Amino acid sequence: MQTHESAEDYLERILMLKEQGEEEIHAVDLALSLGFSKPSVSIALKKLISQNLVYLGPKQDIHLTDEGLAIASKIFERHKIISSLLISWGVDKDVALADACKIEHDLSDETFEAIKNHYLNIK
Amino acid sequence: MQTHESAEDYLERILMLKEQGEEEIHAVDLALSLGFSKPSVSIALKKLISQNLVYLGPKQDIHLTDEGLAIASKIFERHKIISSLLISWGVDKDVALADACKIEHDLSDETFEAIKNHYLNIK
DNA sequence: CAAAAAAGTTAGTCATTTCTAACTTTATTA
DNA sequence: TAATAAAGTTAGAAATGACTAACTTTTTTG
Repeated sequence: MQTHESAEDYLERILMLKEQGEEEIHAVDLALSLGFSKPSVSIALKKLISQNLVYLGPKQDIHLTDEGLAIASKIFERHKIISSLLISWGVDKDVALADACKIEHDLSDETFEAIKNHYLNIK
Repeated sequence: MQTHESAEDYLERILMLKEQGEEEIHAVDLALSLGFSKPSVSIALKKLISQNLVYLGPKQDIHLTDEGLAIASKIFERHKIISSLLISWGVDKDVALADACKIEHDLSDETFEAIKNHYLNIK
C-alpha cells in the first residue's frame, strides 16, 4: 500500500508519543502534538483505520497495527538519522528537526541507505 | 513572495531547458519535459505570469523575470549540489536526481548551506 | 490558400488535506 | 446524579495541483 506524507506523519507521531511514555494516546493528543484541529485528526484517523494502519482500543485509545508500526518505524528512523547528520554538520537543532520532518517522506530507500551509511561511518 | 513547490518546479524546468540550449520554450515543451498535460501547464503559467515570475514573448515564448530567475537559480543550485553529493555517496544517478528533485524544495536555507559546505569540502 | 497538424485554453472533475462552526457523546466532578 | 468540561464527529468550505474532453487559435504544409 502506498501511504501519503500526511498518513506517515500521523503514524510517526503516534510512535513518538508512545516512545515518550504516553500511557494512552487519544485523538486530542495527536491534535495538540501536531498542531492540527480535532476534526482534521478525526478524519485522518478514520482513514488510517480503514487502511488497517491504526486501531482503537476500548477507550478510544490509538494503537498502531503491525503494518502501521512498520511505516512509523521507518519514518522515525529516517527522522532521527537525518536530523543527527544535519546537527553534526552544524545545523541548529530545531532547524534540523524541522527539515528532517519534511524530507524524511521523500527519499527513496536507496538514498536513505546511503545517508545512513555515511552517518554511521562518521559517527 | 512565497512560492509553492509546484511553482518552483516550473521555474526550475524553464531554466534547465534554457541552459540545455533550447531557443524558444513553449508551454508544450514544459508539458513534455515535466510530464504534465497541456491544460495543467497552461493554468500554472497563467499563475506564474500573474505573480510576475514569468512573461511571454511575442510568439508565446516563455521567459523568466528577474524574480523568477532568482527562484529558479536557487532551486537549480540545490538540485545540482544535492544530487552530486548523493552520487558521491554511491547513489545511482537517476535515483539521486529524482530524490534531489523532491527535497530541493523543502530545505531551509541554513540546512542547504550546511549541505553545500560539506559537499564543497569533500570535493 | 485551404486542409491538417500543432499549440493553447476553457470548463468541469478529482484527490489530498487542512480549516471553522456546530453538534453529539463521554467523562469528570461538585 | 446532574451540571460542566472534555473529547470526538458531522457538515460544509477552501487551497493546491493534477486530470480529461472539447474547444479555439495558430502554424505548417501540400
